[in-house]
Formats: sequence, C-alpha cells, structure tokens
Amino acid sequence: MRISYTEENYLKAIYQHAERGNKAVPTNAIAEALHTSPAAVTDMVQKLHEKGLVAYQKYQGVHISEAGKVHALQVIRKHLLWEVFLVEKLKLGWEEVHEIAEQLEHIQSPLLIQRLDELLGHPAYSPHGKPIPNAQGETAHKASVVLTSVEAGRGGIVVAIKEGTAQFLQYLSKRNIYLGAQISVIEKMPFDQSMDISVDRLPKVNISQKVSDNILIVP
Amino acid sequence: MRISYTEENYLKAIYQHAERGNKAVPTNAIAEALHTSPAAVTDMVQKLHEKGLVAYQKYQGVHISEAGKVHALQVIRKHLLWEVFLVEKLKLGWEEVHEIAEQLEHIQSPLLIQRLDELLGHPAYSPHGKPIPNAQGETAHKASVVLTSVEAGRGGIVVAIKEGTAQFLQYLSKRNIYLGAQISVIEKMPFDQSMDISVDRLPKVNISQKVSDNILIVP
DNA sequence: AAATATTTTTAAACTTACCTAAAGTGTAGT
DNA sequence: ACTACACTTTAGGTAAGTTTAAAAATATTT
Repeated sequence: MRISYTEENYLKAIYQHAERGNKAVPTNAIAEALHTSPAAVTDMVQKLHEKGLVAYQKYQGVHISEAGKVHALQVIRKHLLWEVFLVEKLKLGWEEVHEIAEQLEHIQSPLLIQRLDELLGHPAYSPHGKPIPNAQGETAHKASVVLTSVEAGRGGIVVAIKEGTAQFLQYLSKRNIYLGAQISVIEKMPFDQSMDISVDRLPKVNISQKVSDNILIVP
Repeated sequence: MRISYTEENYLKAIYQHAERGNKAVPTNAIAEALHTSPAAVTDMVQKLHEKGLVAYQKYQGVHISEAGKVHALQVIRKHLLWEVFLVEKLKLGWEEVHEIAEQLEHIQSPLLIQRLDELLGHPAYSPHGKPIPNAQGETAHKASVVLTSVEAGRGGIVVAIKEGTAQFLQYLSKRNIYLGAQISVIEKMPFDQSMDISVDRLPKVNISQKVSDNILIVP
C-alpha cells in the first residue's frame, strides 16, 4: 500500500498528538497541527480509515491503528536521523534543521536510512533530545528533560545540547560536561534559577539557568 | 516565483534534451522522458511558457529560456551533489544512487546545499562522471568520456570510477589509478579491446576492456 | 501534390488535497 | 431536559496534474 507525502504528515500529527494522553484525537487538533481546515481533516481521516491506518467514527475523533503507528514511527525515525545528520555532519544550527528534516523525512529508501544510521553511529537521541525509534519502531529510551526542570537530589545522563555555538561548547568542555556525562543536581538557587551540580561525581560546580536550559538529560 | 516539484522535473527533462542538439524539444520526447502522456506535456509547457521558463509555440516544440536554464541547472547541481554524497559518504553503489537523488534534488534549502558542497570538498564531477554546475550554474568543466572510447595517443584526467566494489578499487590502486591521475592511451588491441596505458608517465600497463569501461576521463 | 502516417493539441473527465459556507452533533450549564 | 456553544461533517467548488479519445496540424511517402 502506498502512503502519500500528505498522508504521512497526517499520520505523524495524529501519532504525536496521541502520544500524550491516549484519548481520541479530535479533528480540530489535527487541523491546527497541520495548518489546514477541519473539513480537510475529515476527508483525510476517512481515507486513512479505509486504508486501515486509523480507526475513525464520526464525531468521535481518531485513534491511530497498529499499522498506522508503525508507519508514523518510521517517518519520525527518518526525521530525527536527518536532524542528527544536519547538525553533526553539516554543522547546521539546532533551530534550522527542523524544517529541512520535514522535507527529508519523506524520502523513500530503506537502504539510505540504514546507511545514514550507520554513518551517524546509531544515535539514540536527536539534537533536540528526542529519542530516535529504531528500525522496528521501538523506542527503548526514555524521553529527555531539560536540566533546568530537574529537582535537587535527582540527575541523569546528558543526551543533547541545544545550543551548538563554539563558545558554549567550550564552556561545557571546561566544566567536563559532554554527551553521556552523569549529572546530579545538588542544590537549586530559587532567586536566579542557577544550580549546583556534580558531573561524574566530581566536586560541585555552579551553572546559570541559561546553561541548564540548553542541556537535556534522561533521568 | 515558486516552481513546483513537477515543474522542476519538466524543466530538467527539457534542459537535458536540449543539451544535445539545440533544436526545439518535441512534446513527445518530454512525455517519454517523464513517463507521462503527450497531452499532459502540452498543458504543462503552456504553463511554463506563461511563467517565462520556456518559449513555446503550438506544434513547434519547446525551447528553454535563460531563467528556465538557471533553475534546471540548480536542480541538476543538487542531484549530482547528492549522488556524490550517497556514494562517498553512505557507500551506496553507483547504480543505486540515481533514483534516490531524483527525490533529494527537490529538497529546498540553499544553506543545506552549500554545506553539503563543503562537506564533499566542492566536487567537480558526479560518480557517473558528469560535471557538476557551480552555485552560479556554470559548468567550467568538460564532459567526461569512458576510457574505452579514447584513441591511442590521447589521454586525460581520471574524474570518475563507475564500479565501486572493493576488489575493483584495490585493483586500481595496485595500478596507481586514482581520481585525478593522468592517463595516456599508448596502444589499443583490436582483438579484445584491451589497451596499454601509462599512468602519470610511469611505465605502461595493460588493462582489459572491463577495466577501461569503468574509468571516466576528461581529455 | 495528394494521400497517409505521425505528432500534437483540445476536450472532457478523474484524482488528490484543499477551501468556504451551511448544516448537523455533542455537551456543559442552567 | 433544554438551550447555547463549540466542534465536526457535508456539500459544492478550486487547483494541480493526470488520463483517454477525438480532432487538428505537420511530416513523409508515393
């Protein structure tokens, strides 16, 4: 069964909406995500229902099917792998890559994606810290959180750095912070949102909110 | 002016047909190249004429305009750069890359292409030995020819190797043949189409037709 | 130069994906 | 239980790109 560029975008939007709160996805939510009209969404979800990619009943919203989920996850996988490529290999900025990946995610070639994955060393997280599903659509990895939101006494592993400027990366390396580093939050300073952290059990250092906002960890 | 995916394919087909023999391009030739019907071509070339991308008169075939040529060359540039990427970085086979590049050539992002070009070291030729237009659409480079077709006494610079198997590349390195090597054809053996050549003015070696068929040079 | 063959265009209609406007449905509040 | 109101669907229509079939123009053959 062939799934068009547009259908892929619908599946992705439906899957992503269903991710948080596994209720039925309302027509309007899809329309908003895709910047299209609710009427267009009704047309399309009926088509996707015919194809068995979603379950749809009038006025009851949409549920993604197993087949639909599998396909959506592959599109998401391609999107995230291309984002890693654009940042790591082409040195594009963290903010510039999303819309290019929106185009690249629709390129059809399983072999291409397999080789891209190898070239990048089978990355587990995108530059935005999102876990990348594997070729079977499994995301064994936990979702990442921004370091700023972590409570004192908790911690995790660094999986992504949002800002990729040379200055920031130098700053991080001075403080021994790198992808894979173990960070524990020791104390948070309420008045300026700075925090004391310990990296790899070394003596504590203080980092500003501007810094912790740009570090993503998994608990 | 926005030029659609489909329009780009028409422009490319028209440009490429016009390349050899700068006559008017017949409707049927375009239809055949794009695996579509002649009626669809008539519709589209009328639209492209409106947009000033081609010159078209009923029953008289199509001529590409300056503006059309500029756009076609950018699409071709993107296609060939992606082919280089697929072969050099993702180690895909020479034969596998064309149809993937057909999709990738439509990705819109000047910055992406600029960075890709840098990553690849500003390549002058595609893996198929086609000269790659620069960002201004200029192809300063001569078209390449297959070594088999070169006459005794003539020679040139190696710009592409068709077959990318490990065995073949090892064979070539044993005989000191590499991208950029200077090859002169000393003598051709008519009975088996093998040839004596000299690489970089070193003593002559004999290569079979199977080998010379896979080497492209520019005179 | 006429007759035939080929190429090209027109015409009508289909598909995909979208829109606006109008009508229908569901639900929350009284 | 009824009434608003928000949400959703239907209906009718547009645009891009395509198809088939028939008509028109050009080319080729005799």
